[in-house]
Amino acid sequence: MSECVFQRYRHHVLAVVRELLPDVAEETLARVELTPTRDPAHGDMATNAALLLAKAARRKPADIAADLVAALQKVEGIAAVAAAGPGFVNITLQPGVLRAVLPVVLGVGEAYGQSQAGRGVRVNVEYVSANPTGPMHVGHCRGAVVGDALANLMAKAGFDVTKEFYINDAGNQVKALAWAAYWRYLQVLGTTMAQDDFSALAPGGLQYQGDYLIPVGEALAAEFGNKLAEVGVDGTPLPAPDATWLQTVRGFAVTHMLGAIKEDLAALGVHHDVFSSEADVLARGVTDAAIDQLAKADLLYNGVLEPPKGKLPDDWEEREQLLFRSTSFGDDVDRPLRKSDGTNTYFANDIGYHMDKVARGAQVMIDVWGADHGGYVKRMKAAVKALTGGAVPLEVLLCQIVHILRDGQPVKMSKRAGTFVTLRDLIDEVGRDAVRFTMLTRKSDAQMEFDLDLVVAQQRDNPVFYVQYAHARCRSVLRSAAEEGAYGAVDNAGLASAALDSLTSDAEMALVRRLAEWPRMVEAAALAREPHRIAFYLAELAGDFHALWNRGRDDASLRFLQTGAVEATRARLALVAATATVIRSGLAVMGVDPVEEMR
RNA sequence: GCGCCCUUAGCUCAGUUGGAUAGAGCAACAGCCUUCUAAGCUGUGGGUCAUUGGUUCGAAUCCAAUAGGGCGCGCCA
Repeated sequence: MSECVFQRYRHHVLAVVRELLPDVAEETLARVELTPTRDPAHGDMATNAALLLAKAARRKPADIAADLVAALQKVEGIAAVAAAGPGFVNITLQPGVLRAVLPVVLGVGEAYGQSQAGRGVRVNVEYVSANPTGPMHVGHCRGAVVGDALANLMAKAGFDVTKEFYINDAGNQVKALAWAAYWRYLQVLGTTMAQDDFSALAPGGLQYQGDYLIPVGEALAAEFGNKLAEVGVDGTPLPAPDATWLQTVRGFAVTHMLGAIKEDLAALGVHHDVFSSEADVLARGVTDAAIDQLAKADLLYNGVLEPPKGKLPDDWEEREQLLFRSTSFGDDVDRPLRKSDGTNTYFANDIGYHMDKVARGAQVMIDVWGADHGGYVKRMKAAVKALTGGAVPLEVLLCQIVHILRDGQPVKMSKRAGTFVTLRDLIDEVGRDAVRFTMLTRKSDAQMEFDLDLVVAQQRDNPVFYVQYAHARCRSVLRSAAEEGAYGAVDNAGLASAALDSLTSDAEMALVRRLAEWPRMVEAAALAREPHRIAFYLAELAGDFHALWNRGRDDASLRFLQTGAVEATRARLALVAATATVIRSGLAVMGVDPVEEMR
């Protein structure tokens, strides 16, 4: 039996419908919903069945609704049924059915809401995938949080989730990183060479001039001494031919940068299961195999592309190149797979990488990207569709830009001005939990304003605080009850057996209803790939709890702890403990730690 | 020029995949609170869901066009 009351009663509704209308197609039945009502006056739940079936049955919705009402009245646990509006059927449950959610929550704990809806389908969620050329900056933050929460959410909804990070360690960027690290190495060795002279040697000039590469230069010197350099006539270290050091330094620098990124991710509470290397995928021949497969399917050709409209690149020249027919799969133009120097484009390697994910067993791939990669979505989906025939869908979640505000004014990201640019700075300023929660308070395809003052404010309108405060209040009540020692066992196991008949007020039942919605919320959010819904659910749950708490302000008899009334108090404590449990369950999906008390 | 995303109350945003009278917080207004549970509480007002057309029993939600904002547009990743 499902722990989700909506799912249970949906089955009741379907059983009644099948009896009433035996000929209705299964796919029509699949669209029958049983949803919480928005207005409590409409009962606890409502179904659209009559509206949905009217056409198939060639009857008026109101007639079907009337039949449903008559049949549903006999179902166990239903206190009242009524047809309403254009053909809805509203159901009011016996209070005991709703209250029964409390022992369920207390019994399974934070696992409450765990669903089998995903049926163990293997989902690969790839997120962050920052270039290993430096520490993470705030631009990476939203994707990291959204991807991590989405992966947690889908795991809770019953998918078999792999969290993956793609390391772009095969392109020109990491070559430039190697040159920059090599320059720091030469400096550590005491070179007298001028930076401009070195910059002239490096392809594309000297990039990545931040201080963060100094430790890498020092580590290179500690490990290799002066073996990677040449010694000039005056004994000063000079650059050696890059063939003698580039590969070594590149691997060394990438390892260091990846270590820094992993530290940043750990500070954010993000942990990936798999780190995949672009260079490794390439070396194993996966990319070549994918390109071969495209060639055999006659999806590659040599051709010349039109120049892009709008701004023309300065160095534009017509050139024939190897193109993939992505237009056959919904893209706007065909896309190149080879650069002029004969090496693969990033796109070509990314095709290989996605095929590697498929080879490792992914049945659904979800990539979390920044908005600046929006123009890349169609071609990647086209390639995956061409190679898997649609058997393994690729979904892309784009995270729009985050604007950081202080005092309502945009914060300019500038190293020179001393305003922060790194993810670590952001975490240090407002804290990991505030960063994670706040990043989930908007749907990811909308731009977001991140107000540094608001996210740490202890006010009603800060959902981070509001939710944490609700949990702290729950814990505070339970601590007080334990200290008084007059209410028996007040842990979850002890409270699971509490008699609950005394929970009857609107505020109490509203909270019970909200707790009953949690499993449904998990499934809906996971199927929609919308982890932000969890944040909003928790804010509403916290609101219900605070409302209940506030009743006790004016009327002492409505407080949770009632000296002398052990039975009634235990019922209320069960409600409080269940609320705390669901808040923890939700925060766990978001990767936020619950607090025991506010300070 | 083309593609993708966004536009909901004065402000910041939700809206359970097409359902009933479109919601929450802030701000505004009215009242309460000298802390046994006020890092506040109760209530009120506030809307052409950017605009126009379409799809149907029903549209903020789906489709098309228009306006405004954002992101992007061979050989970067």
